[in-house]
Amino acid sequence: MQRDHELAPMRVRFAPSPTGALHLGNVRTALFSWLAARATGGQFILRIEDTDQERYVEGGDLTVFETLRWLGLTWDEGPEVGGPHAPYVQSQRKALYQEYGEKLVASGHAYWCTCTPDRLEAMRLEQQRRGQPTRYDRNCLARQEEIQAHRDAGGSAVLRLRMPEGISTWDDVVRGTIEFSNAEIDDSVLLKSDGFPTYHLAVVVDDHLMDITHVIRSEEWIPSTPKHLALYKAFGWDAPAFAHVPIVLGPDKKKLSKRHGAKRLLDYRSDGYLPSALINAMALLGWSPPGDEDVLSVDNIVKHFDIHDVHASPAVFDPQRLDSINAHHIRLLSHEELADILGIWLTRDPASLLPLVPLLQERITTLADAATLLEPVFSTAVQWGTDVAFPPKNVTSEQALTLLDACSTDIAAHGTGDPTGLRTRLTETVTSLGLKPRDAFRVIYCALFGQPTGIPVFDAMAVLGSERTAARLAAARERLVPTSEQV
RNA sequence: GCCCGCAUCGUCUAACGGUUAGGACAUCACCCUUUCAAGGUGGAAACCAGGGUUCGAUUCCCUGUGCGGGUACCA
Repeated sequence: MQRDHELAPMRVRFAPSPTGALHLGNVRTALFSWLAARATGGQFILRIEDTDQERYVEGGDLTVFETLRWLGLTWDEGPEVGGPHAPYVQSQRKALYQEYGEKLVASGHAYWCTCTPDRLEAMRLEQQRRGQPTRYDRNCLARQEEIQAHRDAGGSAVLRLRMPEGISTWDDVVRGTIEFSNAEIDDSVLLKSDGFPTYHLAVVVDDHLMDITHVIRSEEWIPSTPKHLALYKAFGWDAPAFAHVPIVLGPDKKKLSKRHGAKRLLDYRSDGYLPSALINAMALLGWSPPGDEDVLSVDNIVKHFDIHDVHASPAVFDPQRLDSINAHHIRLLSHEELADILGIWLTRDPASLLPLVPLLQERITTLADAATLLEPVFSTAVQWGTDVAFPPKNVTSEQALTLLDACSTDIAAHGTGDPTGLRTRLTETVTSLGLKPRDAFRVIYCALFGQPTGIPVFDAMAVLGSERTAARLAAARERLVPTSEQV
């Protein structure tokens, strides 16, 4: 859909917990947030939600940074870049949450609880048995003075939200009106016994303090949104808009996750995918551009993106679609750009790669394919494939010999600098032999590459030079007329 | 168990009550072609079911079904 009006700048955030590598599911949500910010001229904020000490992963935040930066999803405020609301790491804001927790206690919107995990579990089991929703029974609500004494004496407790009665409702940006009966909603823990906040408290406090206008997050957060709404109200704050974007599914139709073997996003980099292709492919999961063209530059996506157009149903990620998009993005590159990228990829001088780029560009779907295609050219000796027929089908040994010799003779006379001329002259030989070009040229491919396919072979000869080409032709001849048979 | 969300070709999607239901990926055929690709042309392929509302439902409402998500001192 084409935007028919300019949207007000959105301040959005991506707030991962640094508990491991980001995968396509996480990053697609980050992408939608980033796009919403860029499309409206707003800000994209990165915040690290590391309030769970038990899931601390050394360097987890650095992986997040690297992933986002590789894709070009740069943040305007956040770790390593700073900003007016620093720090952007929740573990460094611990005191803040405690302060706001106390405010809720003072206003009667939260209370302390010392129930044991065992009691809570038994309570939930019983509720389930009775067909009731599982929620805290407020057993501790009447013991606040007692618990306060316990805390004053150095004892621990958790702080719970006192979920108000009534109905929670909001107009979700991607789904329209969603409504919950608060009677179904649990009195969630806000501060854990280790003094750290839970997501629910931290996200509300930070989103408010950081002036977030649109909370763009994945749909698994829908059921806890009433808690967040209750917190905004308890604090007397205006709630931001909520956009619950659909989750990304794996081939098993389950939410993409590490335990389901979701690939780390950075693995796509090492597999030879371009950032722009990943972005293009991810953007198409839940969003579609106007018109029929779906191979788009990042700029073009930014130009057309509107979070309001994201639709609600979950999407299965299709790796083949990514392949196709990646191949298209590679073909969109100039020869120089591709030579530079391949130079880094293959650790070779881009200038030396430049003449090969036109031969590669339409033949590769990932950068890794370039290494495979170039291997026969760069290797010192021809590596014959184990199951390669030589001479190839529909060609006799005599015909193959004639061709190889014609090729050798031509190169001796003209060198390898004129691929077109060489091909033209060799075609005459092919015709005189009564062969189909398709069959006949396989002989040459095999001789040069050790396999019947590859980059255009006469161009490859030009790169290889007369000497090496002649050597390969001679070696192939040996295969047709082995010395042992001549004895 | 309880709550919530979702539902168009195999997959990603378009459609904002009236269309031969469009496109892309994948797939099949043909063309082009020095191999392989790329490119071109064409084919096969979808509105979950049942009730309403309406002159008319893929589209709006309800129910069912299916799939998914949540139900923690994880996010």
